[in-house]
Amino acid sequence: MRQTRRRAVSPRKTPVQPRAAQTVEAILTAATRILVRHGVKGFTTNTVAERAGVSIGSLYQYFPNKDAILSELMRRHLIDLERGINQITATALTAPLPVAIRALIDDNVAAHMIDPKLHGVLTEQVPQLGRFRWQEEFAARVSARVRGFLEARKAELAVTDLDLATYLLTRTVEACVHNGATERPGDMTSGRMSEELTAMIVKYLAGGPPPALANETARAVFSNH
Amino acid sequence: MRQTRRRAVSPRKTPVQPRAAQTVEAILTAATRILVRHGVKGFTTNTVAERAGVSIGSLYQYFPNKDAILSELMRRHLIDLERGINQITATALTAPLPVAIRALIDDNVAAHMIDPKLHGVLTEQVPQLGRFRWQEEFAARVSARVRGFLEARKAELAVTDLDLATYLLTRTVEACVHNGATERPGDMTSGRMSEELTAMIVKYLAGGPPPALANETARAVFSNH
Amino acid sequence: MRQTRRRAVSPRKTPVQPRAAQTVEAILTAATRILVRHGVKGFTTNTVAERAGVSIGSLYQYFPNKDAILSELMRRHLIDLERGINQITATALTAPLPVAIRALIDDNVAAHMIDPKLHGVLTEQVPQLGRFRWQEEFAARVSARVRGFLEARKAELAVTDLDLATYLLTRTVEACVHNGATERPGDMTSGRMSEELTAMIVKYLAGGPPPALANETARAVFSNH
Amino acid sequence: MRQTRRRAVSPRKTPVQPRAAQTVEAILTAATRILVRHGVKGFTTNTVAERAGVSIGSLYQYFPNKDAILSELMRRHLIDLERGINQITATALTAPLPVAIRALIDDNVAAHMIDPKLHGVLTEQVPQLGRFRWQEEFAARVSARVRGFLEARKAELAVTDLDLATYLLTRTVEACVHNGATERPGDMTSGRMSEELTAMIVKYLAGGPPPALANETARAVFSNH
DNA sequence: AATGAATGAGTATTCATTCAT
DNA sequence: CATGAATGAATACTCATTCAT
Repeated sequence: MRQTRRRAVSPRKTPVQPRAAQTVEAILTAATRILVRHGVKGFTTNTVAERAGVSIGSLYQYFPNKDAILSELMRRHLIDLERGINQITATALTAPLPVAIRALIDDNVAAHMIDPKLHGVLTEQVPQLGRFRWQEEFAARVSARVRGFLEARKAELAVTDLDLATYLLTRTVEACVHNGATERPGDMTSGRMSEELTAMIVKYLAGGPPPALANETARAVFSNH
Repeated sequence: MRQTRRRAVSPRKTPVQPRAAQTVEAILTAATRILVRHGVKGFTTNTVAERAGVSIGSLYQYFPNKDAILSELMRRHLIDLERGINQITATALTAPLPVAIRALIDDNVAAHMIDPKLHGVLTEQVPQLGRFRWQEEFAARVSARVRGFLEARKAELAVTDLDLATYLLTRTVEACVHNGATERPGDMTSGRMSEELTAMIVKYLAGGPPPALANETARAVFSNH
Repeated sequence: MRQTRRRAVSPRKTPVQPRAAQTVEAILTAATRILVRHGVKGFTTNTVAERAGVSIGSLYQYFPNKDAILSELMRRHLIDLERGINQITATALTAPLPVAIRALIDDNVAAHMIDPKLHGVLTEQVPQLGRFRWQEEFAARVSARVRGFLEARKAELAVTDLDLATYLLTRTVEACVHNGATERPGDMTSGRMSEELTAMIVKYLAGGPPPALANETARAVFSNH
Repeated sequence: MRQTRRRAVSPRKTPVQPRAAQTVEAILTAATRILVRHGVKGFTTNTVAERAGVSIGSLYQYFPNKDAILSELMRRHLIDLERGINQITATALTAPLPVAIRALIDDNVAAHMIDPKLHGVLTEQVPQLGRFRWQEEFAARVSARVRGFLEARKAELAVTDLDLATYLLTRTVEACVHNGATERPGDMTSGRMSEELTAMIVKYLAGGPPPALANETARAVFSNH
């Protein structure tokens, strides 16, 4: 069967021998290269095995199926991302808000500039629908971290709904930085992107009351839907 | 000829008889349903034809290949999106900034709530198959529209780099609204999402100077990379 | 990738295990049988695989596409043909001209009588699918061989234009023998075909001056076009 | 069914009205163009109909199936060829042998130079296996004609087996002229091909006794098979 | 453990032919 | 008679996965 309804995505066997670890590494390296160069379309188990210099049989010794390779790649990628966030939210508890936010964004920018292509493929092409639990768990943990940070600085903030603020903050930074990596590389490397994003976030979180806005008015003026 | 030259995505033949138009519509409807229910992975020409109650031959009479169906779906979807934006940026020239921004966001929210799943599949899964020119052109036109709007209101704005502001604005709104449609449906329907997003954007655009922030300090405090 | 670049016809993978070699042989044998019995029209990859008792996947493991099977069949066939010609043109350098020519023709006759149907299908039906380089190279090498032979015996020949003579010789023998295999099997096996063809060729090459012929007269007498 | 076991190849209906005749002509013209430009592979009923500016339904009104179009094309082509041969064999009864032979060959050359591509496609690609009866009948009639001519001139000939001589003559001329049309166009237009072919044929038919040749010797000297 | 040969359901696409309008 | 929409069997080829060696 080409498609199995339920499939394991965790590595089939944890390599204990060094040779086995090398094989796994070779497979993941090959997988990354293929993903970056040819996208998910060129990502086939046979191709990965061949490029890894490993037989297809060996590949299946360590990965129960194709998705497991992607899952592992994603897992490692997210770990890298998370490390920075954890470190910063811990350290930033005492830093001035703008500094803390800027640090968070800079970290995200830095992470995206390491291998923008891999990140792009992984987030745009891989999660076809069968999202891996790594992603959801990662998102949940990051949200919790950021929310915790905001909570700790609650006194300084103008926003009231911390949940929603966390959501806006994480989504906004991720979207702008992620897309900016390929669409505005200049602003990314120059720091302009970070600067502007920081400004927006900080104003939102700590700025004074928003200019009065007539919600009802808006609905009345425009009647598109 | 077995092999192929350039891949056309424009419809192969324009239906003249009403029966033919029905067939095309049936195909697109079936395509939408399958896309929404099973994602791109379940989207096969044979399945689409079957669900449309049409022979596979008929499908290929109107669409030169599989991608052409996706392309047409995308085209129609983007046309819907763009209509709202154009209308609002035209009308909003005289409205107070918060009202205008809120209208823009509300329109986006409304568009995303029509068929969030279709929108999701179309933007997340389809692009990997090779972006269609519709998308790029659409993005360019939307950016131009929004930028034009900002320019017209320049006097009221605190931001200086209109290009970057446009980028942040469009990306932020799209990301939050798009993801929010499935991740925070409550805040989407209640208007909280619009309200909060509007606050963030308006503060960013029109708010006072950002709280002083020591870029250099940030780099010194955190040393993740 | 769905689309294609250059169509390879060389075997995709060289079998190393004996089992694999058997598979390749089985495929080629089945291909030959189908070609002989049903012509190119009945020659489909699935049919070949089935008759070979091999899965369609295995077929594609060793042949990148359908044409590659035909190409390999052709290659082997031409190798057989060429072997005889090379041997004879080498040996025949000292034999009397009629003997040498007769040998060349007899060899061709023998080659065509092995599997006349396969030869027929291969030369009549296969080329239309796009000639393989084997064929052109083969024809060029054979021409060179024959021309070299004629050159070596130039003193005995009455013809002056060796190029044209080579052309007439090879085409004539090939045409008569090839068609004769199916249209005049009696004359082929009895040796009458060889005898007569030899007579014609030898008279042409070594015979005295051609009976005077009035080219202009011919044109004047007949006015068909 | 794509392939019908038994199929009629004669036109379904003889057009009596001028409009119908125009349609048939348009179809055949389009068929010829497509055949010449794209070979049998590009020759599809839909394409022919489209290029003929006729609906596919109309095409099937006059031709019961695809092969019927090819058959009709072939029939017309052979009629052209035969006309020349008949005329010459009739006139040539009294002309000197070399002149008669030369006329025959020149006629063949002329016929091949009219539309070498069409002739090539028709004879190489079309008769895939399902040969049309036109061809066999044509070949039989031409053979009879040529044989009759030889018989009438029997007194002048050195050959005894007129059947075999006819066979060699027709096959040789056809092969050399047909292939020469594309492979040696220079010799074809200059008349060199005709001249040389005539020399070969005339020597064969009317030349003195062939140089003694030891059939047995040849077999002894070369032992390829 | 490792290898790589074998598998076969699945997928996109073509094209001769029919038939309702 | 003409049209062209509809049909669907057929076909080349892919790729995740298994399993004998």
